[in-house]
Amino acid sequence: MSWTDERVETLKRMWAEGQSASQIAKELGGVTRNAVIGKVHRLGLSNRAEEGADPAPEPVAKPAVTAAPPAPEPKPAPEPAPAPEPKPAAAAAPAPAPEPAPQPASFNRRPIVPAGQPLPPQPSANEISPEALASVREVEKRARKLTLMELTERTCKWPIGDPATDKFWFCGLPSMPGKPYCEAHVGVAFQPMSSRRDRRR
DNA sequence: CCCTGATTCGC
DNA sequence: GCGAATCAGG
Repeated sequence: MSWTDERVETLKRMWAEGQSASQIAKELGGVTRNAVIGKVHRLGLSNRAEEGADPAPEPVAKPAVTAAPPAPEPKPAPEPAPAPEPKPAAAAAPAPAPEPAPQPASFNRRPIVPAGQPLPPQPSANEISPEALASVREVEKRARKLTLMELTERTCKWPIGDPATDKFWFCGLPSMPGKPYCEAHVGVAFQPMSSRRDRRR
């Protein structure tokens, strides 16, 4: 594989989006993350600082001519906040329901989270093999309790707890190859269509 | 162990 | 210019 304009373009775009070198490498295919990193450097876009500013890096001492150096260190807040969740691909992920966030000024905030099952897929009410449920309850006690940012392609992404509280994390146990969940959670996440012969409304 | 980017250096 | 090997870190 060679760095065609198109591939370089993809590289630039993804790098700008904050994607990791390995993710970019996978996307492009035929290259390793090392190749991507090497290219990134050769292209001179290794530092993610937005352009526009080229001023003094940090050389030598501060002139500080007159007197009273006003703002010591501005430190504007860089970080363009690159969406950490790039691939929405994930099959039928439970979608942790990010958060409504509305609720402008309705008196005291009380029942924001309706305690229903719009949040995690808590298998409770459904008809799932008892063994599977038991397995899940057991496994969740050993969950690694990872945060969203700590998830990788090989960690179980099953959400546990209430997103509206601090008691929320992701399973994080080793996921089944090619699946977003660990064995126990795959068991309750992927059900045959047949068994879902639902209650006709 | 998993992962990240940075650097080196023979090709 | 390229990227594997290596380094330094989380």
